[in-house]
Amino acid sequence: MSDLLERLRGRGWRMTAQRRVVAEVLAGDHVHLTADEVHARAVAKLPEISRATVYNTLGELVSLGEVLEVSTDKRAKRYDPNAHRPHHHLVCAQCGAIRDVHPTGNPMADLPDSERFGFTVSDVEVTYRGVCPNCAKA
Amino acid sequence: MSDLLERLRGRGWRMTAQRRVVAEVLAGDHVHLTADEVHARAVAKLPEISRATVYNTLGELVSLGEVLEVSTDKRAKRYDPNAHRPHHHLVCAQCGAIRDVHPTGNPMADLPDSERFGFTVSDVEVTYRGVCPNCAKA
DNA sequence: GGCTTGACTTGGACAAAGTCCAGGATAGGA
DNA sequence: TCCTATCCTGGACTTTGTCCAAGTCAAGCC
Repeated sequence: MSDLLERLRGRGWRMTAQRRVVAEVLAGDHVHLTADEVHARAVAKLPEISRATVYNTLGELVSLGEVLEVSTDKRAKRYDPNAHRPHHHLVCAQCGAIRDVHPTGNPMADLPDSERFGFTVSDVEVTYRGVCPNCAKA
Repeated sequence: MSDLLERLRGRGWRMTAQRRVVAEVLAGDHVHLTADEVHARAVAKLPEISRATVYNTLGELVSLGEVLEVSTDKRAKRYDPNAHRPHHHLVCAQCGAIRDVHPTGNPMADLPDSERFGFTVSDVEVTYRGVCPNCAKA
């Protein structure tokens, strides 16, 4: 965790209380929070932190590659701190719960040149959808 | 195309000018439009059509399985009329252009039971990201 | 063709998620 | 300690989408 702060400092980040709090929130559990949830948790640690700052900080973490933006089909983007180990997502269509998964195989290799239309393909995102055990019970 | 209207009538749809226009817009080019773009094109054919109706109609088409909702990481959902042939998407990270693609392999089979966490998995969505030839030039 | 009726549409208000900005605060170097 | 570029704040604004009461109209029935 403080690795993260170190890395960021190394990249010229000015270390403010607000940024530290946002980083802590993300590193806390290994979860997939929305920006608003991050804000709510950050406020618990630093009451005056503003929404704008949370959005800015998340945006910076994403563009530095420290955090992934996940857009399931829910309304809000979610932020995934597990950026350094490639993985995909399994989403419950009912409650929106998200789990990280590691499928076998390499989807990148499954897209032949003839299907690339001249694009320079750099990334694949695989989202499995289904119903989680909890929702299946109900 | 009029197949679609036929199918919908068969399912008890009341055939209104508005619904016809929305269906025509989607069937026009084979594109991936946002709700607002659909609305804009619909207005060109039927000036009084309201946003609410476009949203309603798109929602109905989706739940009837005639149209797919695609959430790339862009802000707005897009609507894909190509619902009857399974396919995935290739998205330009710069301009947002979307192409339908047909990878080889079966990503569904690549998720072992041990990685399903008790979920009943019913669907996979694969999104390739990259840069399209147009944006690569610029 | 003319009624009837329940489904459809409308426009505007509302909500959620996110962006932008001017002005004030502060981290970190000199 | 002081300076200054960077960062934060709060609020206004935008975009995307939903909801609702009231009016309209497609389709079946005569």
